[in-house]
Formats: sequence, C-alpha cells, structure tokens
Amino acid sequence: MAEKRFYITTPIYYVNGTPHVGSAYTTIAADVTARFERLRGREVFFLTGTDENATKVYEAAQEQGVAPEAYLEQLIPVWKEAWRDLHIGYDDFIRTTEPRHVEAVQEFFRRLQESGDIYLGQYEGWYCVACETFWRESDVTDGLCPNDWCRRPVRKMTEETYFFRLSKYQDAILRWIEAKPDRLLPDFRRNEVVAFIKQGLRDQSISRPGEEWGIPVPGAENQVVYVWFDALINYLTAAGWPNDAETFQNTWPADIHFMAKDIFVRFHCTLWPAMLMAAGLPLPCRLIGHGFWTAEGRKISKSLGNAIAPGDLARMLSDASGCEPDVAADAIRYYLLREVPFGQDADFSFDGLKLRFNTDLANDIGNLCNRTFSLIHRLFGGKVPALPGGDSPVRDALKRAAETMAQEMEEQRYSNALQALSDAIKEVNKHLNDRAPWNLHKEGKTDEAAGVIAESLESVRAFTILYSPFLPVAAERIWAQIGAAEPLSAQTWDRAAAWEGLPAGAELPQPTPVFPRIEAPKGQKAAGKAPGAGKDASKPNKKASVPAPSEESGKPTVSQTEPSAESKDESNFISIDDFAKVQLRTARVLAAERVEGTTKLLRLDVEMGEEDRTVLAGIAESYAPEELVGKTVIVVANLEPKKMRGVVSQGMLLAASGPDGPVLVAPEKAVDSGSEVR
RNA sequence: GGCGGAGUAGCUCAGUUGGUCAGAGCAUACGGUUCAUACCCGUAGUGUCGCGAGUUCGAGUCUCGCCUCCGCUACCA
Repeated sequence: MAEKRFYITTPIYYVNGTPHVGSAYTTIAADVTARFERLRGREVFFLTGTDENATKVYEAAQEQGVAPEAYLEQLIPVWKEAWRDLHIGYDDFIRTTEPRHVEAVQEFFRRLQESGDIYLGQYEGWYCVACETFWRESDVTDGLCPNDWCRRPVRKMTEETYFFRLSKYQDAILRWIEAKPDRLLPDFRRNEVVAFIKQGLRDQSISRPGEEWGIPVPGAENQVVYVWFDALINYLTAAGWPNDAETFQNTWPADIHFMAKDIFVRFHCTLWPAMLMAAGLPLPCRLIGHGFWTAEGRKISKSLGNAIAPGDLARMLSDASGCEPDVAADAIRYYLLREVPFGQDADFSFDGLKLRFNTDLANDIGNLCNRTFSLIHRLFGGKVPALPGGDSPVRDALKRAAETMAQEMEEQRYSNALQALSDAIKEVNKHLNDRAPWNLHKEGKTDEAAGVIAESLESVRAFTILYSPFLPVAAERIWAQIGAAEPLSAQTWDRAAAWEGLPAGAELPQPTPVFPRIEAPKGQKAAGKAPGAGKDASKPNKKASVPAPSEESGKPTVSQTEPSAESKDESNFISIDDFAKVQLRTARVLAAERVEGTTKLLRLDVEMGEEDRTVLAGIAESYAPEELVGKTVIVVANLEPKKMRGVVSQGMLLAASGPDGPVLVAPEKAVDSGSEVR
C-alpha cells in the first residue's frame, strides 16, 4: 500500500475572463506548499480546477449566443495558460462538467438520500396572494392572512426542493473544530466559524427546480443540484471517489484546502464538513482562509481597470527590471507571499512589488550570488574552492534558517518563512564583509580566502534549494551558475542545509544576474505608474490581454474565489442606469406598531397607490407609532423582501441620518400615494 | 446594537506569563568598504507605545471608561 499522498486543493474557480492578482493568490500559495512538500520528500497531489455549473455560466453563454460548453471551451485554456505563466504545477485540473464529477455528485446525492440526510422538502408555507407574502406554518393559525388589514384566505404553497440535513451536524462540527484548533486557520477566522455555527444551522436547500444548466438531481431530472453542493464534491471526485477505491484510499482526506475568506465560514467550514460526516467520509486535515487583495488601495475590479492579469504584471516587471518574464513571474509569487502574513488582507502596489524586487531579490539574494561568483572568477580562476568542514557562522545561519522556515511552513506562514531566509542572507553578506576574502587573498592567505568564499557559495546552494518552492524558475537560473553536478530537481530539503558543498574544481560559467536591479529614472523615485491606478487604465493592455469572450462590458469581475461569491464594483460613482434600477415611490402610512421584542423596529402598513405593503423600519427610537399614521413617506419599492423577526418587509423607508437618529424624508407638497420619485 | 480584533518611529509592523520593551524592515542622514547589481557593512535618529484614570515598587504589557478603524453579526431593508 502506497503512502498517502499529501493532498492540496484550491477552490475551483468560477470562470470568467482571466485570473487576476487576487485570484492567483490562493493558487500560488497552494503551489508553493506543494513544491515545499515535494522538496521534503512527500508525494503530493495538487488539485485546482473550475466551477462550471453555475447559472451565471449559462447566462454568460446565452448572452454571447453560444452553447455553455462552447463558452467554457474558450475560457479554460486562458486559465490554464495563466497558471502556466505563474509556474503553477498542479497535478490535476478538474472541471465540474466532466463526467467523472457529474457521476460523483449524483452518487453522493444518492447516498445521502438513502441515509436520510437528504430529504425532499415540501417547501411548505402559506402564501397570501394579496400581500404577495409567504407565511410560515406557525404564522398562520386560522387559514387567514396574518396581516390585520388583510385577513384574506391564504393559499398553501408547496415547492419541492431537496434539503440537506445540515442542522443535524451542528454539534459534531463544533466538536471537530474544538478537538484540534489548528485545523482551521487563521485563528481569528476560526472564531468566526464557531460563532456562525453556534447561532444555529438550518437545513440547506440543495436543489433548484427548473434550471437549464447544472447537474441533474438523480431521480428528479427537473431539478439540478445546488451549485455549492456540487462544487465542494470536486475535492472527492479528483481523489478518485467513488469508483477508484485505491486512489481514494491514499489521497483522501485533503491535507490542506486553500481558499479566500469569503468562502471559508459557510461553505468550507460548515457545509463541507457536514456533507462529509453525512457521507461517512474523513474530514480534511486543514482549511485555511486567506485575506483579500486590493490593488493600489482599491477593490480589484475589471471596470476600474485594475484587474490586471498576472501575465501582464510579469511583463511589466520584466520591462522595468530587464529580468526574464519567467523570473518576473516568480517575483510576483514572492511578493504576494512575502508582503503580508497569510490570512490578512493586503494591498497590492506596483511600487511595493518593485521595492521587494530590489531589496529582497536583487540586493540581497542576487547580489550575494553575484559577488560570490565574481570572487571565484577573480581570485580562483572560476574554479569552485573546496568547502572547509567544521563550525562556521554561515553554517549555523543556514541551519537556523532552514529550521525556522520549516516551522513556519507547517502553518502556512509564508511571510515569516521568507523572512527567515532574508535574515540568513544578511548574515552571510555580513560574514563576507567581515572576513573580506579579497583582502585575505591579497595578504597571501589564499586558503583562508578560498574557505570563506566556498562557504558563501555553499550558502547560495542552500538558499537556492530553500527558495525554490517560491521561486522555481529563478532558482533554476541560479542553480545553473553554481557548478552543481546534479540538477536542482534532484535536490531534497534535507540536503539544503547539510553543508555538503559543491564539487571542488568545478568550472563556473560567467555570472549572469538573475534579478537585475530596477533603476529609478534620474531625478525621481518610484518609477512607473501603478497598474490601473491612473486614467490611462481605461485602456487595458490590449495585446497582452486574452480575448475575453464576454467583451469589455463593465460587468463585475470574478471575485477572488468562487463559486457564486458576489463581487460588486466599488467605484464611487454609479451610472444613471444603476440608479434607474431603484424604484422610489411615495406611500401613505395606514398603521404602525412596534415589532414585539425589538427596540428599534417598527412595522408600518402603507398604501402605495393601489397596493398595500408592509415595511419594517428601524426608527422606533425616534418615532412613536402613532405619530406616523397618515404621514406620507418615500419607499424603496423594488427592494428584495426581507424577513426580520418573522415579518417580511417589502421595502424600505428613506430617512436622513440626523444627529439624534433617523429623520424621515417626505415630499415637500402633498402628492398621491404611489407617486414615482425620481 | 452585540461579539471579536486593532490603534507602537515617516511607512509596514514585532513586542511572550508586567520590570534593558521602547524594537525590526523599508525610507532618511552620515561613515566604512570596494569582491559585488550605486551593492554590502556600520552608526544615527525622531516615537508622551490612541486618550483618560486606576492597580503596582514598576505597565505598550493588567483593570475601568472614552475615541477611532476593521471583521463578523443583528431588530441596519
């Protein structure tokens, strides 16, 4: 029986356009971890993929007048290419429209149906046609509408959807979390999960009737499986479930699920564990929810022009520095993981990227390499000097760096891991300064000089291995310059700080800086404008951007992780069209009363032209119910109904925020109720 | 409104169970060096450690109050 593989996942992404910096973050972190674990000798199974069963996919395809399948075929290569640009070495790329996944989802569904954890819910409720209001069973006692002013007979509504018995697993999930707190990282987000679950979980509707696109519910072909239920199962599908028992055995459970914070609490830390428990499958070992990236202080959004594709970013950096594009892509990997602790929100800035590039990569690593190589050429004819044994500050520094790095990587603290390497590099640079082998050589202490330089070179060998999960291509470039007999790919973690040296006498090539420093233009610091920050951003880099099927409409871009997470444009302006969506109308208050058990909430029954409505407003601390009756107010008429304290609010009152609470807004002269407000 | 987190050098932040804790990196200034990608090394700073009070021999470090920001959440629709 093979040893269990170290199983790493990213979420499956909702496909639309290209991944941007934010979307790439999760995948890069997962890739670094995969490479790190491989380096440590583990067999790794690294999965990413795409979420394709969302209704949005269908709609986007419709809009283009193509079949969803064709629409997806256009886009998938774009994503794969983006991952290739960022040196993402996934082992499997799952698409949720693949037969293997459809099969798995349906099988999963069937099993839970059999065990009783999926049931067909008569989505039972009462409905008042007059009020267009759904009422719960408990609201209706006598077959009449609970609204006092209505009291008309209500109709029984039953819509059949399937439910997952999520509520049943509430306590079990909490126990699972508390048993081993480091399963959910970071800790402050784990606390949110606990708080969320403790509020109480309700059974989850997991099917949708009448959808055109999605995985059909087995035995009920008129319904499709709720996209989240479908999406999460991808982690099982790719692990071979349910047919390939052997693969599944040595793959599942996942060792780390990576994701952004928006899909951490409800889906990955609540729904998913419950689903697995219901299916009798082991739960993942770790889930980690990282923060969001903004770009130059603004939310990443295509319509703001700052949703830059990582490939474009690499080209920009490459142009600024003169490094090869693949090295630039590595630098982006480095920057993203180095800049902030994993888990926290962060702001991407091109200046920040360049600063990191110069300080950490060019000045520290790059310069250490370069000065070491050129010393060997200058003093020893380009031949590798022998590494002395025995104690050495360099040796100690390497050992400490490797140990710290390993510890930090255990809990995905990439920033700290990289920090440890930076510190060690500085130590080696200092050691070189202190021992000044160029002087030793001048003084005739050739052996001593050789020893110091050999140590320095040995550190480069070690650092190259240690950095390689973060900088896979750059590490190759450096490796090619140190005179190693074996390829970098043959190296292991243990050998990095083993002080094993390089073959003495080996001939080194002429050194080539891997990270050419970015020189600021004369007279000014901080070159280049931030990407997408300026006005020019409205003209995206045409040549570089991939032909996005959906045109350059101002549609919201993909959020950092999907599926189905919303992402709205956050510019300060909305278009007139946006505003036109809001229907404001006048209404006359017929009756008002406090909502029982609340301090702020008032229930208003208003007449809006022909129609009567119930509207809740949080103004009870500023207005007595009596004083409102007969007043004319302005109502947002097309706000989606919202239920609070068992009452459905069918709109919202406009009120100014006064110093002592809300102040209702009213027409300046009398107008009919139901009048449009523009 | 509730719960949680955060407010520390120009910037980003570290600061364990209260007593060299007033720090690091970047940025700045000066000096050293020259093997090196104007790089590296060293030195120097500035800070009322959000505000106010309290406990203590002694508090960024504990208690109470207040202010500001952020996250989650709610009777914000």
